[in-house]
Amino acid sequence: MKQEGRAAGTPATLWDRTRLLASRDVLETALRLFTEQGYDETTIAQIAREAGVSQRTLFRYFGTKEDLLGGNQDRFGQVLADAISEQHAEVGVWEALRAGVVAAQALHDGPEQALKRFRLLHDTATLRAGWLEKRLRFQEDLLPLVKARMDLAVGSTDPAARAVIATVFACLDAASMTWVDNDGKGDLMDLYDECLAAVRGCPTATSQP
Amino acid sequence: MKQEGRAAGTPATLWDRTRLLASRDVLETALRLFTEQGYDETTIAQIAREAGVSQRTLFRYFGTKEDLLGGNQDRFGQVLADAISEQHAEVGVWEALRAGVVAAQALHDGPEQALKRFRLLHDTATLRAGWLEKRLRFQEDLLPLVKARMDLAVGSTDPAARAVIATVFACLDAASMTWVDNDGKGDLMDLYDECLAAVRGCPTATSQP
DNA sequence: CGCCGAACTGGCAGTCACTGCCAAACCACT
DNA sequence: AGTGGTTTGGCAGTGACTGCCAGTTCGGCG
Repeated sequence: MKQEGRAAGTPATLWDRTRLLASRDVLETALRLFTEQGYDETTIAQIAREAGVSQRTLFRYFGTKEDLLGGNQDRFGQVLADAISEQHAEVGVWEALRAGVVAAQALHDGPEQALKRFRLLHDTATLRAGWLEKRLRFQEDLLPLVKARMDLAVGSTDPAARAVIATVFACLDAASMTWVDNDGKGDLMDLYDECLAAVRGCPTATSQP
Repeated sequence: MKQEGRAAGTPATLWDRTRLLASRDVLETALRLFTEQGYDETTIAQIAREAGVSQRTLFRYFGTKEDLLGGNQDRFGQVLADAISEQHAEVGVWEALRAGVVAAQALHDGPEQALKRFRLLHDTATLRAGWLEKRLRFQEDLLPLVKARMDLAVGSTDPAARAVIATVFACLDAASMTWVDNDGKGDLMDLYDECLAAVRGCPTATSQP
């Protein structure tokens, strides 16, 4: 009796449904404990206990303690890449990348959760490291896309494409740091634009001899 | 821990001399094993055994497995900051930062060792993460220095300073990646200049033949 | 020269994230 | 029910890292 007729998005079997439910529970418990007592001070054993699963199962759901933070971190890279490749060919690199950033930013449930997660990310050394590492992989994935848009051969050794991508992430970094420092005041993309202007734009604010 | 001021430069007590000798041994053994069999495949126990010290002592010398890679990684940040603050006030931010990068680059024993270390760094996920994390701390340390040079209040929430610093590191990153991909061919600073030019468009006085 | 206090070293046990293995529980389909 | 494939939980083990407690070594002092 597989009642498959329902909406395409719903999970197929009951098994997967419980699975999803349990994983959501774990995720919520983890985020709660992390914010309550800090990331490093929270052990896997505690999360497993409070979420009602065994440690072993928890590790089967999420391979890593870091993965307990944001389940959609991997989607970040995917959305980014998709949004960029959807841009028309005439659109410049910087604009295309900006569009990608906007799209990826829309993944957050809301500014509340985003700020909470950002703060955790910025305050915990190990989390920061993990995030940066993941980001580096996204950058590598973006490389062919950007190269194509810059009229560079894919096998080219030109560092320009890498530089552009890295700079975009750098500005996003600077923007989000400032955003967190300001307790989430203002729009993140405005800060991003400001950062990019400071780096490439007309030397108004930056004293350039 | 207590640095006696005896003869400036010469090793103070015999104790510290043996200490230095031993730590150099450990460092060499570690780098050798890392390059021979990979970072993750090398255990602390093995390094300690082959270097002739106990694990406990090894951890007292270097607090972390990562610290066994480049003993002078911490000096990187120091040298960078020093070189920047030594620049004349009229020197622009970008130039000052470039000078810092040049100074920091001189820390490497030679292009051979540098390439070896870079390759290890780029190929090992955990090392990459750690390095990025450390770099982020350097960036934070540089913030007041750069803000001052950009005529920004130290307490200002302007993201421009952060953006500039992050971009410099991003370009250094892109340059070193390309450098490694090219097996160390060419000059790293040339690549850096190329990266910065690609990002900022206007080639300022940074190109120095 | 011998001794004492201070710093260093080594070993042991323990914590924590994470993995492999195996038996028990589970759900789906017949 | 029964069977087969999947999932789960517990257990032991690995590897980085820390605290603790002796044992050793160095430096200076009488």
